Amino acid sequence: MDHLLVEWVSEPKTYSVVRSEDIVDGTKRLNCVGLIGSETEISWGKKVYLGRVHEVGQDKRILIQNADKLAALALLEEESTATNQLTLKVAVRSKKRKKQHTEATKVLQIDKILASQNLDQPQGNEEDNNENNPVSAPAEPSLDTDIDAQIDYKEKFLALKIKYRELRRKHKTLVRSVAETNEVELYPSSGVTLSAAELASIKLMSNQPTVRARNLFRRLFTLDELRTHSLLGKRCNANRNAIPLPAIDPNRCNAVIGYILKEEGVDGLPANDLSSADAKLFLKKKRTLKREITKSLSDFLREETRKPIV
DNA sequence: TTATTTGCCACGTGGGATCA
DNA sequence: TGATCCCACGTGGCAAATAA
Repeated sequence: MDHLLVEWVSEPKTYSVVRSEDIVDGTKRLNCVGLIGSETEISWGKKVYLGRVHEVGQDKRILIQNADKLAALALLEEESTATNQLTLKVAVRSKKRKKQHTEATKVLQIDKILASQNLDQPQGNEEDNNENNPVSAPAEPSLDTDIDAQIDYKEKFLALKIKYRELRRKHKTLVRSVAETNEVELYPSSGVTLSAAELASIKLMSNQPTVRARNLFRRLFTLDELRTHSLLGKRCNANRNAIPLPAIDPNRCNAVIGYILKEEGVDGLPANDLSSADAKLFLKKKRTLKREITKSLSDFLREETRKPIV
């Protein structure tokens, strides 16, 4: 199966690796290489986004590595642009300063006189505004309403700036972690792997074990596999004449279930130091959770089968 | 704001498998 | 041998997301 390295049009410099079958237009899937450089609609999760195709290949790992490199480059570019803009700003400011210096001293002198005449006048906002507009603030006194609006925008701007820095730091950490541990085995000796970042994001967006199992199924199986298989391939008792659907790949299926059980701390056998009552409790919890997961996954496969083909 | 869709889950059914 | 568990399946409810 072909994979595509795409850059999201709505979020430039953000790269992902998608499957060829995620391309919305079925006719385009046949000639993925021809899509390089062009934009195409790609279904991502429940939504459809526009993505610019950068690369096409069979080996998903290589594409993921390339995506990481592109993302890291974009980050570097962004940082250097920010630095350039900052130096440019400083240069512009120094020019402005020279031009405005004479005028500013005059205004400051007037301001001092006014302040001495009206002691009740409130002092200027001592926020971190010297970074953004060091000269114009004293040079351009405005009406109270304008000041209020300015303060409001300033607060919003600062909050967004902090948020942006926070996100950038998180992004850097993620990029680093992905570079360090690209692929992880979902469950020991299962041979089922996926990228650490994907696993982390699935964990993040699934607050329940059953939901996590469903999301892992979405990631590990193709839409076709989900539609044409049942969980265990057994015959339906309620509808005995119906031809049973084949079982979905038990290796991947068991890896998902094993992973969830492990995450919930009921993987394997109860510890030797547990009392018989506790061991029973452990096994009961494990049985219940496993039943919940298989039931949810079984339901999930049927739901996928029932969905109309787009 | 309202209607529709989607994702998830609960409940019930019928029959096979397993256990005490 | 009866009780219990397991499984596939159908149906419908609920909440959140999305579209109109």
